[in-house]
Amino acid sequence: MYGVLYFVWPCCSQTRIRRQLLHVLLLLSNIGVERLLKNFMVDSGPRSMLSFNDLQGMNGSKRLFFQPCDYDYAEMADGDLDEYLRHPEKKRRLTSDQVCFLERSFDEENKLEPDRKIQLAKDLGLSPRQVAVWFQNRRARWKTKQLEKDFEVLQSNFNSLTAEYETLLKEKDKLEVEVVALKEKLGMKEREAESSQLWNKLSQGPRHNPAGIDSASDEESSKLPVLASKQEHIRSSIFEHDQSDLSQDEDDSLSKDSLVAASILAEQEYSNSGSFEFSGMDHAFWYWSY
DNA sequence: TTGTGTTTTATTGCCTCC
DNA sequence: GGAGGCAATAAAACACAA
Repeated sequence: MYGVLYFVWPCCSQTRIRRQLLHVLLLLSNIGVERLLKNFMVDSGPRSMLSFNDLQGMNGSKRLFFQPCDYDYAEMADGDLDEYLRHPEKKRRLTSDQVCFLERSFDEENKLEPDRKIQLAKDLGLSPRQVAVWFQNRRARWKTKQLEKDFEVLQSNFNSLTAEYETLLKEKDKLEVEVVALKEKLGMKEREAESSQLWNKLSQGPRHNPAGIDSASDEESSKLPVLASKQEHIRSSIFEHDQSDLSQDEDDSLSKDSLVAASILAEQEYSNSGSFEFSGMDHAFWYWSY
């Protein structure tokens, strides 16, 4: 019979099935629980063939479940097994006192040395196996809690970094807009400075005499023929306009308008050619006085 | 009372260390 | 190879809403 147990027992993963198997074997072998237990060492750890709780469950009494495990298997009797089968073992929770005691012990040291395990088991009226299991599960719970805490810390760091990043991004956009505006402003000032510088040079000569422009630099002078040609074109336009049938008032008005328009056109075209800019009024004055 | 989700106790299999 | 730890899991006990 023992040979059968040795081979079959490891195949039965559930305690209940094991007990039923045990019961069947007991009936078949016609021996008592006491003898069976004496022949089969028990509670030798997680890999034992029969755990201490199997025995206590077989006893079926609540009192024994929380009693110190004195390994007095002689208490077991055939009647106990029948009693168990009528009222199957129920998993019982530790009392609050036991849990408090274990918690305090766990706070001191979360690992369990063999001596301490035995002592705790004696103090609490539990089996060493139960104490070991409790510590094992308690360590697992502690680890889970620790992971949750770590996760919260990481999440909080992540959130603050994200907020900081978004703030910096907004600030960067704002600064970029500012840079563009300042660049534009700078470009306008440079153009204005160039323009006024050139105009000052030009205004040094006689205003009605384009030959005065000759005093400008060579680079500027090289652009003057283009300007002169524009002026000639405008002058001929005005001359043609004078010979039209329009009245004198209309004529004057149109001539002035044409002059202004023409000067603006000339300015635009000339500045497109890469040179200085004149204001429309300056041109008008220049041409008018001419 | 019952269904359902959570917690606790216990088991199993694998791994590491001595 | 045995002891013990750990992760995964089972299952009983418990809590709680409907």
